[in-house]
Amino acid sequence: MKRELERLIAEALKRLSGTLLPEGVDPAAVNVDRSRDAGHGDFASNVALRLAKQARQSPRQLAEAIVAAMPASALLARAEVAGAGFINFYLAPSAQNAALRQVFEQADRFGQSELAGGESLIIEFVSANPTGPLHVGHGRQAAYGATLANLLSAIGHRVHREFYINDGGRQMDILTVSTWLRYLEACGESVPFPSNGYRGDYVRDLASELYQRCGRELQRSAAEVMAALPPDAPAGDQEQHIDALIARMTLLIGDTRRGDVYDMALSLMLAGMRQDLADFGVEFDSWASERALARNGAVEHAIETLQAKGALYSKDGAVWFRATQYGDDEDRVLIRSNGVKTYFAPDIAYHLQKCERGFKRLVDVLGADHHGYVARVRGALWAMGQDGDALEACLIQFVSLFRGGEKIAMGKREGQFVTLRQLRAEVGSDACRLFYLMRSHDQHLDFDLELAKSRTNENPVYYIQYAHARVASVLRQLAARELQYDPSMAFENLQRLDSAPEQATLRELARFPEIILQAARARAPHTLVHYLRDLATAFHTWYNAATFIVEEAPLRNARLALALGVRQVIRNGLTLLGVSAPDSM
RNA sequence: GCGCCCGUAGCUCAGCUGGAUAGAGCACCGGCCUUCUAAGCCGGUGGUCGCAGGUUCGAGUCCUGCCGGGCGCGCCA
Repeated sequence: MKRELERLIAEALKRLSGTLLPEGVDPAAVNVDRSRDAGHGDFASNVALRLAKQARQSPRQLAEAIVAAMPASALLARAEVAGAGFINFYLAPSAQNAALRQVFEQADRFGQSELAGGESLIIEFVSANPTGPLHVGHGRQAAYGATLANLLSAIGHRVHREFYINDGGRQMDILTVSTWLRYLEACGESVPFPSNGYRGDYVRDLASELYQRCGRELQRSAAEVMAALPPDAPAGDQEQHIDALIARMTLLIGDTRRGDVYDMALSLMLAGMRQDLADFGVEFDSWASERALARNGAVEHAIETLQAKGALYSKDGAVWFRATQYGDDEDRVLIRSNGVKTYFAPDIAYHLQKCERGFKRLVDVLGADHHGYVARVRGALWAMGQDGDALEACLIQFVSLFRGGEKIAMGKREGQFVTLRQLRAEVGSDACRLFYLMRSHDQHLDFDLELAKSRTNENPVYYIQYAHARVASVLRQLAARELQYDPSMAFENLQRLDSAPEQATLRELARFPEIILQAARARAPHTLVHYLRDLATAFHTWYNAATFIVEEAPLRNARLALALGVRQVIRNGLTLLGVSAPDSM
């Protein structure tokens, strides 16, 4: 529709070119948008305001000329000049109804398009360390990533969803030793727990699982474990202390057994996360392992590639990446002087692999605290001969939990955090997802548990679902009165939908495909939430103003068609958001 | 100190590539259930868009500088 109007204007400009207008005006000046309020028609263009200077005419004069030069169109009831020189377009009723016809033709696919042309895209999201359960912050990233993936797919990207498992680093060693120490406690040994260890209850669960599997086979005396260890904080260095504990664990039970504990802890943590995400309606196409990148040579391959391109150098015994030559602020260490690679190395390898796997666009959904990391990975991609601009980071701001106006404190190492599982258990998946997605991702999110839980009119979640349920209810009433919806009669009588609330509802329906496009391109799922609320408002207003099941069959069927269209679009929208669309509430 | 995000109604937030009188929800006040679900609808109160400059026909939106809040700046991950 928008394109058609733009075409009409472009045609008019071509006709005026050489007389009123200079030759070769910039086609980018042609711009049609939906009017913000109905008083300004359905669509509006500011083209005359933009070109007035070039044309040496007043905007209004130019607008009049453009309207006069525009070819006739069946879509258009009229076009008029208003305000400072806007051209307002009023659609013909048939064009207004076209969207409703489309809703039924395309049904579940209404709103989708092929505008991205099948461009392959990988979206990485959540990617939480498997050293603790998913918490409310991960929940936001999960909801955002899953919905963005749905939106990108809806505009025609080939989308691959991936979870990157940070299972290669030292933090997994700390989880392993934490598990073993809790296991020793369960065996009756009295060992002090390191200040740096993971203190959450889930570690005790891992330990008891370990006990189930191994009995006392891995038990060592507290004296053996603690003998001559460097002191823990506050007296000593907590890092040195825990490193020594990790080494001691390996010494006492052997590398193989330590690896078994590691594998058990990892697989249980992953299983828990997988379950949490599945329960939250979040699915991945694949799970990529950091550890595997080191084992299968991908990390070496990346480093060699950088080396071959001359992007590495040695300084102070460490190997550095010349990040400053590729847009970053500082050069970055890749291999420390002790020979251990930084976390940056596998990350580079991982992103290189994404490119080599053939993805044309790499979307990373990250916590806002990772913003500094984007420039260096992009720089590394450039350095390795890849398209660095293919990498795009969506930074998700933090979540603060409130309970009735009171902020809930969270600290991960201390084990005091609200998990995604707890949150879902308390407020339910639908409310969770909608609350997570209601706000722009670059806005801090205040998540009020009491509000999300409330089943009253204070809660925005049910507003949209209620519109859907109301349509279902109307259909039940229809059946109860032994009437049937007649689509062909409905479509012959769509012109009967002429009241203000009906026209408003039709306009909202027609916006849906544009909203999806906009939400996907701006990486802004919250746009869709706001749209659905607007659509629900239009519907509720209409519902209260009119009775659908009237005696007169043509009018009744026309109204039912519109109501069914609303139901379809709400369902499509909620599906993209991962929220259910109930038939009764 | 440097970088990223934010500052809009009492509260929580929208405002699409600058466009017409700045919007919504909640809260507050007043109406609407003998008729399809009142988890709803209608009306009202409420704003110098953090401050100061600049760009232009036009700035909440773009630029510069301040002020305030969050996050990040390691041979940690």
